[in-house]
Amino acid sequence: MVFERKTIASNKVLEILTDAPHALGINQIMEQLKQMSIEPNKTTVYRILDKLIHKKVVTTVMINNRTSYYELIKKNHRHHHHFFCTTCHTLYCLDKCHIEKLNIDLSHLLPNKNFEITSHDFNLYGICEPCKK
Amino acid sequence: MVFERKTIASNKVLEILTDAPHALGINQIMEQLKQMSIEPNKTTVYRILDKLIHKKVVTTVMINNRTSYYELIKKNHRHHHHFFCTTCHTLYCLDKCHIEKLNIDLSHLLPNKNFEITSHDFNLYGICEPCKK
DNA sequence: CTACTAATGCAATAAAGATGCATTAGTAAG
DNA sequence: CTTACTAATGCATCTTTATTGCATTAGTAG
Repeated sequence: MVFERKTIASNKVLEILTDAPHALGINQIMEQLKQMSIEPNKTTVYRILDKLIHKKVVTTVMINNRTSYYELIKKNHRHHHHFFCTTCHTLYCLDKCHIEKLNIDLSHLLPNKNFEITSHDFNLYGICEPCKK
Repeated sequence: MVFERKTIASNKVLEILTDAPHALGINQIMEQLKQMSIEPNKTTVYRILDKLIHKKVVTTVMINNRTSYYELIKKNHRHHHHFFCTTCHTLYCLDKCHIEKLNIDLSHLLPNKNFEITSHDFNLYGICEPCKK
């Protein structure tokens, strides 16, 4: 159980993230809630997201515009990267981490061998198909 | 001319960035200024940096911790990526963009061919050599 | 139904950064 | 050297994203 008590807000936030075709920012989540006629406080939504993150149900992606995007960790979830549309601010998930896919050794990029890599991120920026029209 | 008038603050900020072995955050710049017994307002430093950015003397790198890092554009400046030490918050510049180096085609990662990539960023996170000791 | 306490709302706070405006201070012209 | 022009600065305020404290509301087990 992620939540100890069932509430409309937490149910809906999880539902929104489950149905989302891509990662969502807080404002996009708030907007979808509003469309469902649920208007919880933003703090509440942040706390719901925190809980989901700690329970490893959701991950965050931070993007150049200084905002976090939230994404459900699906079954067989793979590490992957994102495409951020600078026009509509949609954060598309890309297929699979190309670093792993191409089996790229990152260590040779480092200043020296004593640097320890714990994670990496990679973002593409540009204009998505819907915005190009 | 980057600045229309010579002032101690702008001279020193440029000097600090010129001498820096890696990209610097605003607080690191403020600290170095303080050590030189110059204590301009943070707003002033932001404005100096803005000017340097617009004149393409400096670039910014945004990193997961929500702060910008500033880096001088050197002669023969090449697009490259960074290693962020999560312990000391130093942002090391890496050699050359491995995407270009390895001639990786990013377009096959996209949802479809109508997405247009304008830029990308790539960051490594971990612990640097000095912090490992 | 009651009691316990998780979940919520609201106000306040934090940090990075931007903006408006009055003041200070380079610098070119006389 | 003065003067005038205006860039640069300092300070206060605002913005955005997110967090925290605290009082209130509301699930849920017994």
